Amino acid sequence: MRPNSSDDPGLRAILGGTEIPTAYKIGYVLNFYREPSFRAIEMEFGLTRPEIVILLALHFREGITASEFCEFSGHLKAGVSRAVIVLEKKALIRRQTDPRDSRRQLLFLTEAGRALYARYIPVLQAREAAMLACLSAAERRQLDGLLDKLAAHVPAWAGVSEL
Amino acid sequence: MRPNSSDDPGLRAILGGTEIPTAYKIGYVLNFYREPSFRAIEMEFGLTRPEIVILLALHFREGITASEFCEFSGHLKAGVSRAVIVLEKKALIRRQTDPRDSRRQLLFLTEAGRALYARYIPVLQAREAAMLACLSAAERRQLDGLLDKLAAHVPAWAGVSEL
DNA sequence: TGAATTTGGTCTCATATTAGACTTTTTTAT
DNA sequence: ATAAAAAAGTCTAATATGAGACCAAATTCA
Repeated sequence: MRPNSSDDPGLRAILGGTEIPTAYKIGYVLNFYREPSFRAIEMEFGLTRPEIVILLALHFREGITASEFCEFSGHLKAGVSRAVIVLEKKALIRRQTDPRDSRRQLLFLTEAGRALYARYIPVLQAREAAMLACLSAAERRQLDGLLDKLAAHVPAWAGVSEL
Repeated sequence: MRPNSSDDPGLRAILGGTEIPTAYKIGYVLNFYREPSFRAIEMEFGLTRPEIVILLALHFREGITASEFCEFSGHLKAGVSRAVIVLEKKALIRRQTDPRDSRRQLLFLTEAGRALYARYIPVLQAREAAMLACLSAAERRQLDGLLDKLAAHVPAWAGVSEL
């Protein structure tokens, strides 16, 4: 039988017998991954959380608009708007009004933005590696497969307001 | 071959080719689980995020202190202190100075606290079920097993400041 | 002992985040 | 065409949060 949270007393003290075991555990692990890394980046580079995430997103999807970013990231548009204004002031991104719809502003990284990203991404990578170090290669593949499935399914329930 | 995020163009647009794929996906899924639920609970019950989480933790581990909660939850002590004060004012928890160390305050749910918890936990449960609906029973067991392993391993890296 | 350090918890001030109102542009319906 | 509705983004005022100073109780160790 595979050990799980109900076997190990130390772990049980942390994870306990919540009524949302999976969500709780995901939250627990992610918190310890994300909070310290983000705090360090905030401090060292003077960025806010949405700023960090926007740079991250632009790195693989340049030319998106603020509201597209809101949609797939779940961030609130006020926060994103502020972050975008600040990022432009800092010359880390460039805004270009969409010629086909002048309400929309397409967002692009500048060279400085790309350079800043390159300075903080290694921290996040190292911490991800540390988080996953306890899993074998096969287990990581398994985990990634499950996460892909969960991620693909998000649109089916994320917006359902009764939940 | 199992489909994954690099195959589906729609998903790729969301998850992209980040350099922290696992962490990014966990964050993506968890965001959509947690943010809307917590926002709803905040609004409906007039609780703040740390207040919600403290009630959740006390439900399976009564008698812990604020700093123990900080340790295993990763929350900051200032926020927890504030939340504890407010929760006591609202008569949702009770504080009892530890007779063996009068700096420490043991925290307990009151009946009202238990009742409030009982009103909001179903929302979180329903949303967790929706999130996991795309996985088979076997896959959920797999996921929980991997999460238990990750959670058990957290103490090994969470505090390492070089990361 | 008793001085120095550590620990649990609170407080303060500066900053970040929220909900929701508002402006402008585009789309839809008539 | 034109009025109504929707959408993108910004702004504002209230609230929440974060880093770190602070106090009091407990522990260490000379």
